[in-house]
Amino acid sequence: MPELPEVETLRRALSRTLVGRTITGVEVRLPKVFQPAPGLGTRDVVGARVEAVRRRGKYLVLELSDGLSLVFHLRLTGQLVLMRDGEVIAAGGHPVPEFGSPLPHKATHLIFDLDDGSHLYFTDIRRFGFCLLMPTAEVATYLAEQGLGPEVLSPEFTLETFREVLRQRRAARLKPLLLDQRAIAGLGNIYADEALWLARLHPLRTAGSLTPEEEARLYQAIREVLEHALTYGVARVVGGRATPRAGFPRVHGREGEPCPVCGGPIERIRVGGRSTYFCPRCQQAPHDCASTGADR
DNA sequence: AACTACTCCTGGAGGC
DNA sequence: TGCCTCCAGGAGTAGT
Repeated sequence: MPELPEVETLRRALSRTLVGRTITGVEVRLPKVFQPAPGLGTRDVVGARVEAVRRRGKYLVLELSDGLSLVFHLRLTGQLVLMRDGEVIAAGGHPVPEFGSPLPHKATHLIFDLDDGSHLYFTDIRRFGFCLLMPTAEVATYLAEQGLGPEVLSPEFTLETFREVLRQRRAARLKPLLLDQRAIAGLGNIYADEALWLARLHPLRTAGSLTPEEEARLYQAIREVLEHALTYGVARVVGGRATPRAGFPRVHGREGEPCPVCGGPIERIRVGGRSTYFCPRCQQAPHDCASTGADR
């Protein structure tokens, strides 16, 4: 569930702690996780210095000296932890295994040794995440090939940009649309639900059904939930169950609990194969929506 | 174009 | 206890 706020929080932490460090060793414990471009391998990483940590959507890029970059995607359960002498220096991503617990874990697939004696551990219980090694010059092309939509928290993501996305995908239901990284880059299941709740829009509404006022509300809500998570801490959701901190998340992972606004029970439905949490009172169902218990 | 189903994987929860 | 099924959900792909 690392989504934009989780990856961005991690990026900021690693920018402070990892930049300037030189990699002195690499251990690949699960080969499929480490994918070097043709002609490249772990030997090319040893001796390289970390020069910058960047993010695009949910991708995290460690830019190294020698013109190389490591491109990470944490997918569902990936995490990166920088540790020295058993102490966490920076950590982010999926919170299992718990940050601060001894590493390597049995699901630690990649270990980078640094010149100050610290280690960067890539751990991923479900093994969906990966780390690519490629020339820095090719990173932009690679990311472009992924077809990522506008970066939500960048100046390019204006209300007009968002309206253009909605126009191009008029028939799409809001929930799958928000999850589609080609439409907008960065949202995942948790923050998509949060944004729809905040905008008071039912997840099954279609993009083309929104009034201009609703479009603006959704645009604001998307930005707000992400900025809130970056400011006050990311949501903690494990196995679909939320552990709210400071009342966040408000609806995701909280089936049957009261809506923070109206007090009615939060419902869970499946949309596009994914659990979707919403308040049927605050988020009115579309008229053509066969009952989810949300109308009437 | 948009939908569903399946795939990659493991671990935790609940039923019996 | 132990075996079974279901569920978690980012993203790619195939088929309708």
